[in-house]
Amino acid sequence: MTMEKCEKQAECPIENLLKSLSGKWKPLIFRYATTGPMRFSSLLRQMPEANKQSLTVALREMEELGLLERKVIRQKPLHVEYHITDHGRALIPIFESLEQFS
Amino acid sequence: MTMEKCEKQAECPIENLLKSLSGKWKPLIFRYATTGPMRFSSLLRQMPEANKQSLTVALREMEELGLLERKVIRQKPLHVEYHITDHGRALIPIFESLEQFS
DNA sequence: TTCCATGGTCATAAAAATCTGACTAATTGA
DNA sequence: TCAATTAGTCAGATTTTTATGACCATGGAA
Repeated sequence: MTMEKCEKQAECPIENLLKSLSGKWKPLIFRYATTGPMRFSSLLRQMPEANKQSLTVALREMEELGLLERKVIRQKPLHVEYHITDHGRALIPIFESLEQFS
Repeated sequence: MTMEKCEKQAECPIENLLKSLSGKWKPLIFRYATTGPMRFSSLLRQMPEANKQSLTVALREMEELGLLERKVIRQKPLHVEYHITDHGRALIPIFESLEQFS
């Protein structure tokens, strides 16, 4: 299983990356992230067609990819903030190129 | 239906594009395409884990996106060639940036 | 001490993507 | 005329992704 995954990565380096970046909600989440930190609940409000589970999964995967950072804010109204990382910001010009392309 | 699609495109321009470019076989097909024209049968041979149906679907979608051009070669051994288009070639540097990114 | 908001998890269901094996259509060489 | 090659199509099965609704954990306010 692990070997297979490695072989495939070797065959086509962007295959896994493209898969990680696509998915139904990630591009939209990424867009919101570029405009500032966001809460889980505000994401749900801004994306009324999405559901908790899918957002959770998407956020986790984007965290694992190093695009987002999760911060628990232990203050006034206890909540969680997701911030774009420097690595995530490096993706912005690439996405802009993609927009130009299409 | 059509309206919904338009709204979604407006919300996130790269969402549809990323979806079109990902998929299980497209990135690999694109790689092969950059190295020269390819036949349907040779693709099947080079990608033994893929199946006809999926390759057909992927090739059609890449054709519709304007990445590939399908040419029927009415000669010696009758066959079909898929060539990368100029528009497709414009994607190469973007994919290289993506490789750098990951 | 109970209630509410926030930010989740979990099992299951529905939908979408992918695979399989059988079949077809056009051309060509024997 | 018959078989082989190439490039598919098609119906149905399997796998993966996404959605749903119920439930849980934490902290603070009343």
